[in-house]
Amino acid sequence: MSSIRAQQKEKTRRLLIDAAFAQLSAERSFSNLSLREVTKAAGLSPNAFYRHFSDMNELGLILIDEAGLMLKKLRSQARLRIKKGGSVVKISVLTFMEFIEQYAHIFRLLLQERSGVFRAALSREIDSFTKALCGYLQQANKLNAEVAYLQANATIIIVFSAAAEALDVDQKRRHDLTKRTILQLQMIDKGSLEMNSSR
Amino acid sequence: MSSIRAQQKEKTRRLLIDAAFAQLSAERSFSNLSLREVTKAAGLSPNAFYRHFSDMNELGLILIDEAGLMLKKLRSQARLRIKKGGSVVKISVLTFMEFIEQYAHIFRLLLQERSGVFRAALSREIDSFTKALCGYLQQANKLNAEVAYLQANATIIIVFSAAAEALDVDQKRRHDLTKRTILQLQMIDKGSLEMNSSR
DNA sequence: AAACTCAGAGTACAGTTGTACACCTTGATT
DNA sequence: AATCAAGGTGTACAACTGTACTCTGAGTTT
Repeated sequence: MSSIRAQQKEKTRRLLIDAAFAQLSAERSFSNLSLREVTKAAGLSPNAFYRHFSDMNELGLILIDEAGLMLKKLRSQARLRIKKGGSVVKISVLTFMEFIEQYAHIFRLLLQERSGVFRAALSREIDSFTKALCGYLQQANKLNAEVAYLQANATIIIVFSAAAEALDVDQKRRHDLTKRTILQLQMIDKGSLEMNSSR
Repeated sequence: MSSIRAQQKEKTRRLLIDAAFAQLSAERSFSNLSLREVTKAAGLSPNAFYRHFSDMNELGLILIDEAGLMLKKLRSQARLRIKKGGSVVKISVLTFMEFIEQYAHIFRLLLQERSGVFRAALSREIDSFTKALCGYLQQANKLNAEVAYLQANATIIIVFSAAAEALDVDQKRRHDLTKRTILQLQMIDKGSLEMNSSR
């Protein structure tokens, strides 16, 4: 059962979370947001904040969770598209770039503030993406574990780096960036195959 | 001529710059430093700050300049070592890693705070490194311009990414990271050669 | 219907911030 | 030797911060 009260509470909780995300921009990362600004943007009194989070740190952790969830969705969506056939690299990069446009605030959170918990969170996400890709590469390309890991990690780093660059850039530039990234991943793929066969 | 006054002024100016750098840590990036904290760390009164910089923004720009200068030194030192022979990739990565240990604060400034001017500064540095490497690759490996650019850019991104990761990590982990990075660059190099020959 | 719970607002306060002003001290200039 | 210039300090203040306290209105439980 979900009482009217619980619904209301969830609603203003979302208001706060969304307000926090919305405040992120090219110039503004999470750590220079104040509790008061967030509540103001959400149209609430500063004290209302405490009914939902104990402090900004806790809100930060929740935003990180939310970001993690979205990235999971991103991955499953890419997997789905790949199953329908086509270049794995192209599909992955395109899916990633679409997500960046759609959920810019999530990437801002993870890519713009690289200290404390946010840095750790990004590191975890990169690890997670790396492991998934690593497994795939071992299976699909018959790579040995070490080479697969090297390729997977380099690939993910290039992609996240492109993501950071794509955040505040016009469409043309973003398109070029996408093309470049695809070529770079293909380059790494070639190198990986060769390195694998010479072992 | 350098009067006693000018010397003194330069001395406390350095005091402020060094204090600012010193405050940077894994948890603390430039944008959450306050003017008062910096002057306090330098052992000065808050107002003394204004005799040297108009505000924290200006100090930030000066730190960025300083960082740029150090990276120039890093590059020329790498070039010097490379002339003495040996694997270009290994020498470059090792030189980079040594610099990170020695001038951690510079990398913190550029790699930890990725919004506003700092983001732009990092982007400039990556561009600059990319161009230099790109030129070298065209000449040394007879690559065509586009392939050289792709390789150079991917290489620099991997290296800077490793730098960010190396910042707060124990020696063993850093050693592993160095090894991994070298292998990844070699992988990219193989891929680049192949991509180049198939055009 | 009465009693209770609790999300939110209003007021209040102490700590920190950037910065303006008046001052002092000391090196530089005349 | 007298005057000036300028780097540094102390005081002061308004703006903003997080957060404690009290109160209220409306949903919930009895």
